[in-house]
Amino acid sequence: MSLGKILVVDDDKNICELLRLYLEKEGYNVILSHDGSEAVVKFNALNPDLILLDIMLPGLDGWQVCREIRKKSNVPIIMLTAKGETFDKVLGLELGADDYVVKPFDTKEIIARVKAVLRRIDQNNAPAENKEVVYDKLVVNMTRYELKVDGKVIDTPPKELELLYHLASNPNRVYTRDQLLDEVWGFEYYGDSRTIDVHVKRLREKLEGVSDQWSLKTVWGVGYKFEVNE
Amino acid sequence: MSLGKILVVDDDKNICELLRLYLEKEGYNVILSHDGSEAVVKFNALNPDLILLDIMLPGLDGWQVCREIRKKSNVPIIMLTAKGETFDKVLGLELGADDYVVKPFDTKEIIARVKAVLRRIDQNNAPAENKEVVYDKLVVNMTRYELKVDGKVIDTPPKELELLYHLASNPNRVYTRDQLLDEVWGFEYYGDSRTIDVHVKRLREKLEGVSDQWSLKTVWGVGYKFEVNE
DNA sequence: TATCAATATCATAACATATTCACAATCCAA
DNA sequence: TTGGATTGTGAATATGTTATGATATTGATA
Repeated sequence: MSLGKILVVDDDKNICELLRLYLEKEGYNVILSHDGSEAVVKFNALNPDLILLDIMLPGLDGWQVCREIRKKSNVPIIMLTAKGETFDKVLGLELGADDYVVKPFDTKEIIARVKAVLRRIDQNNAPAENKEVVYDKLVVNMTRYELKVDGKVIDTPPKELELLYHLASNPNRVYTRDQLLDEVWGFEYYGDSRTIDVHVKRLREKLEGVSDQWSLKTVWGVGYKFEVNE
Repeated sequence: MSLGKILVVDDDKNICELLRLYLEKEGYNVILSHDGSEAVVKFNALNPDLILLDIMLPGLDGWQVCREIRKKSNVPIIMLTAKGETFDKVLGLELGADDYVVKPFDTKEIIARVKAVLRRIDQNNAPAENKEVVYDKLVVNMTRYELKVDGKVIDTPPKELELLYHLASNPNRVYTRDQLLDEVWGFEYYGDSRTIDVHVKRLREKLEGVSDQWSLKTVWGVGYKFEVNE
């Protein structure tokens, strides 16, 4: 079993192979890339769990790759920087790097940081078990990806569930369709906002007449909200 | 109604017309320009909400236009680039382009990207956190898009609500009809200012006799105000 | 009080938005 | 790869909102 996919981006192939060797020994699945734009492509295609990213790169440089990736994802990024190279930590933090390591590094250090970052991420995701909202006769649990209505589990596709969860997490607040597309579907989603309507309809079918404490309301000319009485 | 003004800059008039056709069908207002320096002039004069910018241009090339515009504005720019043309993505990002599309493009893709970029920008216009004004027996909450009168929620169309919110946010201040049209309806709205009267009337129906602490007053010969005692 | 212009009111036309449906595209697991 | 489930799309319909013009009413002014 793999502990996770790691994308290693460095133009120095020796370093790449070295990292691959050690990371695989630790049980990670390693993908290599030697240039910036290719790295972005591979990131999109392969969806790694962590990225080790050199700054000096052909194509796009590390900062640019970082910026590109951050447009779409919060995947942890560890920057690699050569000793002597002026490393702009401020820039790094602004662009959303999670950590950085100065070359030459020893493999133990890299492994340790990789583990540390993944552990940190893991804590944010997993033990935050309480990704759940509860109202009268309604339970939306995102840990189990499960919708319970009046005690019964209702089979619900992921997008619908995510939409409901999003709305129900902020009861009474109106969301425009565009907001929902950004916040539930994701930034680079190119789609028609009528999509939202259809998902709302499908949710309503499942939730119809269950409780008078809450409902999925249309706010005409604006968007939708999960309305809760008092 | 227009969803926004888009400046299309391309020396190929067929492409321009094609883009115009599709963008206008989507409800955008389209301005065309076939050369770089003219594009800069038109940008300054017309203040578009988004720019579709070809790189190969007579006059100034796309990069130069991009740089010129970025000196003064953060308007979103989508670069158009011919396949095979070496597109310098790095340069593009540095100069501040927001996205780019490779020709020949599929019109759906362009539309999608335009929407996506505008959607990102638009987050500012979305219903904001806790926008609410409260007076005796009156609550206007723009986060919920809700009007509460004497504890009861009164179903109110968006324009009416926005008008009331606008007036009530600045109690006792008089607004002319033209000001209200600009500030609530939006700049490019060309309408009869009698429209305001009708909306005020409808609001009054909803608010009649609720409280003597406040009221929607006509200022004869001038406009309207939300008057509050003391 | 007569007059004129500003405002209020109303009905309805024009418009914008939402719902729904059927089906197409896509994704995923066997 | 195939079939079933999910997700997205476009069109028809239904619904609600907003604009407009005609007319009545009101307020300012002489």
